Amino acid sequence: MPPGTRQATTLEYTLLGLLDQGPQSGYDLCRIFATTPFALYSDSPGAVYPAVRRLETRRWVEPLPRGPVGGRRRREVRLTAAGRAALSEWLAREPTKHEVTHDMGALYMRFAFMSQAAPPDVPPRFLATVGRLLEEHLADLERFAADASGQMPPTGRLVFEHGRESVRHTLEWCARAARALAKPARSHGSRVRRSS
Amino acid sequence: MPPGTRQATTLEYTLLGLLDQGPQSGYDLCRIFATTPFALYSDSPGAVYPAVRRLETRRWVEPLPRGPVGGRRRREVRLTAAGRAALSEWLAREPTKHEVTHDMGALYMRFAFMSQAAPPDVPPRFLATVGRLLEEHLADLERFAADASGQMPPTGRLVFEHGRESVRHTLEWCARAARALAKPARSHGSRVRRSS
DNA sequence: TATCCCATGTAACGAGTTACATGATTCT
DNA sequence: AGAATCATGTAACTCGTTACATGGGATA
Repeated sequence: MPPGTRQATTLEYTLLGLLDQGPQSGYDLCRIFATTPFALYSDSPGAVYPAVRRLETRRWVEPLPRGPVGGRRRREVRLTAAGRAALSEWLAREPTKHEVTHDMGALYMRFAFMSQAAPPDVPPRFLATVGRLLEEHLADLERFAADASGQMPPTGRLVFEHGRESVRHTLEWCARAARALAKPARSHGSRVRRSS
Repeated sequence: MPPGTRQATTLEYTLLGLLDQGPQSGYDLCRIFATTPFALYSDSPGAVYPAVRRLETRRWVEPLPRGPVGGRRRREVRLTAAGRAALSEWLAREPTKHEVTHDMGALYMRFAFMSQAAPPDVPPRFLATVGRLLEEHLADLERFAADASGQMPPTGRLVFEHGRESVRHTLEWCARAARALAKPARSHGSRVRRSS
């Protein structure tokens, strides 16, 4: 069957997340990938335009009626109710071990969209699961190190150790992020500091 | 033109690196991806076997003459001189900004193989370049934060900050790794500590 | 008017994923 | 003998990459 049965790709869900903030054109979406550090994916129109079309065949987005006024040619799309539901489902999906070990980037994407497009209990649950899975992964790495660290060449060992450290840092980040979300949101800047 | 003109993929170079440690069969290579944390890529035979074939058409590997003795059916390949040269070229290649920002995983792979398959001046040069590019990237991130951090939703900001921290950690790792390589290799363990 | 950039697409191509097929060998 | 696993491969499919094509609006 043409697209619709198959699982959507991370790129498609990411586009949903971006479109959740308002209607956008294919070009807009390309620009976002090209000009922000969230450029997890390519800015190539050859990837983005077809992905938007797939979202249309899924009925997750629909073209915005073309404004009658002149100006540059634009073709904007917006989320449908089904699209919003698909986004919610993606955001609330339980992270798997495979994602934690092989596709952390997609998880960061998901998390980044959560505070806008998911109920407030989703991000903490997400962080708890990721934290648990990262601890498992860390244990696996320790086990591996115990009986293979000896045979690793120097640079190989350095890479391995950095990987392990990165997992530890991410684990700490999970805890910190959970605390930050628990606190009532506070606007940034030094406004809070009062009387010295 | 069939494979040979085109740039080899990271998977192909990674296989070269693994084969540099001795002849291996396709199955062996699959097992390595499946059982070690260097499983940057999939353990799927559908990826590995065709990649090995491509390496053969490039004349970078060649099949090992089949041992006449019984035992399990195996088809091992080993590096050719051209393969070793291609591996060296890959390892000595100057890292690009795009690799640093979008494909750090491939760079880790390269570095991991360096102490075995490249002259000793290559790893430090690599670390220096990566360090420089990471600093550039960090500056880009700071610039981005300066004028966009305000609009980011809470979880988006947390992801961004974690990304920035990761870059800082990797930067520190580059410095530490360079120092570690500069020191004469020392076997691990607490053997060095003397009389407190 | 000429030129550059905005904006949307398409076509060819290759790699990786998933799933399946097939035997031979070792283990129980 | 039967089961599990070793070991090699192939076929279908889809996505992303690269490169190209087009053409209207802005800018000089």
